[in-house]
Amino acid sequence: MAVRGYPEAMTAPLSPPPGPPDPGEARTSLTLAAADGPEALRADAARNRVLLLDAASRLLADCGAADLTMESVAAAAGVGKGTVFRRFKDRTGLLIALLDHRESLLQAAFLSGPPPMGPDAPAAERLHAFGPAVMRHERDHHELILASRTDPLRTFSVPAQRLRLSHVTLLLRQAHAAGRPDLLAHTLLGSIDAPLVHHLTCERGMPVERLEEGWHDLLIRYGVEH
Amino acid sequence: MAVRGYPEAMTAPLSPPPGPPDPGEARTSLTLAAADGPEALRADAARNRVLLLDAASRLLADCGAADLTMESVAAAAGVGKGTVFRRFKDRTGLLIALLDHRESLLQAAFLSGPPPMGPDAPAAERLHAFGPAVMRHERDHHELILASRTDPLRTFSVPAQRLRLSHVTLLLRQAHAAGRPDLLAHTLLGSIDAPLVHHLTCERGMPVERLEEGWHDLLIRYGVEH
DNA sequence: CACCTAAACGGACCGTGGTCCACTTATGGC
DNA sequence: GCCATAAGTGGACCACGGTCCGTTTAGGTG
Repeated sequence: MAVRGYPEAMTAPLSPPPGPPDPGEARTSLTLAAADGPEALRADAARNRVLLLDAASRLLADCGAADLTMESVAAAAGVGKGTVFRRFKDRTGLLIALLDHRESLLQAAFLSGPPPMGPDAPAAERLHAFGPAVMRHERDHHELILASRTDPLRTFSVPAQRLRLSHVTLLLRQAHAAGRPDLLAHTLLGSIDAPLVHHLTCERGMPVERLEEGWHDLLIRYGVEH
Repeated sequence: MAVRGYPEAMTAPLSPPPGPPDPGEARTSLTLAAADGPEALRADAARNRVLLLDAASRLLADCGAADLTMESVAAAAGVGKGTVFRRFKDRTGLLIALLDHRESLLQAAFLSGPPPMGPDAPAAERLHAFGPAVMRHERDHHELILASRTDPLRTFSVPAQRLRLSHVTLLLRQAHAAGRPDLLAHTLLGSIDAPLVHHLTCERGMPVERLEEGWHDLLIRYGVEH
C-alpha cells in the first residue's frame, strides 16, 4: 500500500509546522489516517511544503489551473523542481493536497459544526443537509476539482473523498436507511459528483435546485425521511 | 461547439470504408450524431484511419494501455505522427474511438437484440437487464475505459456514453419511473460507472452480484418493477 | 489529360511531467 | 561539539503529448 516514501499526497492533513498537535477529528473512518500519522517532516521540508502550497495557491488564482506547471510552482516557491515532486509525488498529488486543504471548512461543518449538518442533528437531517453543502463546495472549487481528476481510480483514495464516504455510510446506518449503506453511499455521492454537477448545471443549464431535489428524493426513497 | 476540423474523436461510428451507408441506428438522441453525419473522409484518410485503429488495437493487446504511445501507433501503422493527431485529435480521442468501436456489440444488443435487452421486451425488463450487461462489458474493457478517462468532463460527450444515457432516459420514461428521468438516468449510470465498479470489485472485493442487486433495487425504488 | 484546390501528410520542434543521482543539511547519539 | 546517517534538495535529463508548417496527393472540373 505505502508507495515507498511519498509522505504527502494522501496523508498530511493541513499545515504541519504551525499549530499544536491538531485536535483529533477526521477519525470517523477506520482506514482514513490511522495507518501512518502526520508523518513528521523534517523542519526544512515542512517549511518548503508550506511555501509550495502557498505558491501553488497564488499561481492558481492568478493563472488558472491549466497554466499551473510544476516548474512554475517550484520557481515561485524558490525551490527546485525535484522538491515539488518529492513532496507531492506528481501534479495530481499537488492538486489534491491543495484541495484537501480547502476542504477543511466543509469537513469542520459536518464533523463538528452546528445543526443541521453537525453532530447535534439527527442523522436523517444531517444527510439531507449534506448533499447541497457538498454541491456548494464543489461549485466554489470546481476548477481545481476538475483538474485533479485525471486518474479516475485515484479519486477513491483521496482523503477528503474517503471521509465523505465513511461519513455518509455511517449516517445512513444510523438513519436505518434501506439497502446496503456502503453501496448507497457511493450512489448518493455519485449523484452529486463534481464533474456531473458541473456538466448538468453549467453545460446543460439545469438549475441546482433540481439536483438538490434529486438528492432529497433519493434519500427519501431509501427511507431517510426529512 | 465544433472544434474546427477534427472529424473523428466523437463522430465517426465504426469503420467508414467498408460497408453500406450504415442503417440509421444511434438516432435515439437528438444531439448525438445529427450535427455532422459520417463526415466522408478522403480515401487515403479513411484507409489510414483503419490502419491506425488496427495498429492501436494490436499494440494495446501486446503492451497494455500505459505503453501505448502516439508515436508507436503511428510507426506501427506506417504513417507519420501528425496523422494520428489529425485523425483523433489527441490520445484520449484515439482511446475513445477504440472504445466506441468495441461498444458496437453492446449497442446492438440493447438497440436491436433479442429480449430481455432488445426492443421486444417491456421497458422495465430492458432496464433491469441493461445494468448487468453494461457491467459485464465494462469488466471486459476496463483497462481501455480507465485509460480513456483522463478528462472528467469529456466523458459526457463520448458518443457511447450519450447513447447509453438517452437510452436509459427513454426507457425510464416508458416505464413510468418516478422522478425526473434524465436525473435518474445519470444516477443509475453513475452507480455502475466503470471506475466505481472496478474499485468496488477489484480493490475492495465486493462481488459483482451485490452491485447488480444495487442496480435492481434502485430501479425498484423508483417504481420500475421487474 | 492538365490543372486546381482542399484535404491529408509527416516529421521537426516545443513544453511539461516525471526521473535520477550527486550533493547538501538536519537531527539524534555519543 | 562531532560524527553518522537518513532525509531532503536541485537541476540536468528523458520521453511523450501536442503543434506547426512546408510538401504531397486525391479527386473534381474544363
